[in-house]
Amino acid sequence: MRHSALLLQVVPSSGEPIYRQLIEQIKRMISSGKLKSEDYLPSVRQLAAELDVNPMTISKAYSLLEAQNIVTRVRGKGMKVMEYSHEATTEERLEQLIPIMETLIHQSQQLDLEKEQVVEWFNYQIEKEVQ
Amino acid sequence: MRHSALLLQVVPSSGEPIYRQLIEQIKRMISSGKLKSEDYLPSVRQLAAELDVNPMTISKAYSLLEAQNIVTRVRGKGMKVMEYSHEATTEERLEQLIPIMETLIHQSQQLDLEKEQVVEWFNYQIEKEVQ
DNA sequence: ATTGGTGTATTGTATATATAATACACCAAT
DNA sequence: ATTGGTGTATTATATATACAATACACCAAT
Repeated sequence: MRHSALLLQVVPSSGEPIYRQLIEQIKRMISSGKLKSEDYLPSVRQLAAELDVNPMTISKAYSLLEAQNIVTRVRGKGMKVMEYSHEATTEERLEQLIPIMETLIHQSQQLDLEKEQVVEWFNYQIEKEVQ
Repeated sequence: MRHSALLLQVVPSSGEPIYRQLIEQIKRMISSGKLKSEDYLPSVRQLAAELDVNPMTISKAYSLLEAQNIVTRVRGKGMKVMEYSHEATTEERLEQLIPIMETLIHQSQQLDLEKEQVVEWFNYQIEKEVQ
């Protein structure tokens, strides 16, 4: 076992296609350095087993990452994170959170919640779940 | 024009099916009281035009809301919010934000961001966008 | 009773997603 | 050279989603 996919998770019922969930998550882990240049992604079969997903669905995600020049296929070895794939700055990583934050804000408005309450609640949730 | 659908928006490219996006948003607006009992939803054709979506997609969302006893079909009038459909307490509405907050937290971990930074950034975003 | 507004049924088409079961080409390691 | 690991191609099936174009049943308002 070369790699644990701890941070990769998939919600099949979410509406968002599995292969797209995977692509986005892997991109995030690369821009943070959790997946470094020269690292290998988990193998297709291993990840398929861990996530209980069809191997071809994993392969599709990997192929699309390769098409975006984010990973390279190394015959006999697996998918390797590209050498020049850059870690993003803190600011760049924060900016990647903007879309989901906008969705969260929009939901809060529909629920007619005060922004102070929402921020406090989010602070509570993140304190509870992290560390 | 009976009703403006200002708070309803749809992202066709998001992967999440349009009819599901609508259902979730309408549920939120009901539990907050932004849509009250006896209110009518925007008409199928009007909302389809506003959101540039096929009318049958709107109708599908409405039918499923009816199947969940959240709205009733009033012949010749439209879809009416059920009488006993309850507004939720502040706490209940905050709890509805948990799933998206968990996704946000998960993304933050993949991006290897400090929770303090994320909370601060979220506070900035919500201050910027609300009011 | 007519008009114009509801939501809905129907039929057809196109596309995307996911799975299943095989089989293959390729290379590392031994 | 064999073994066992890569990713991938193929074919088939099932399901879900969205759109298009009509037509219909029903009711409010006049």
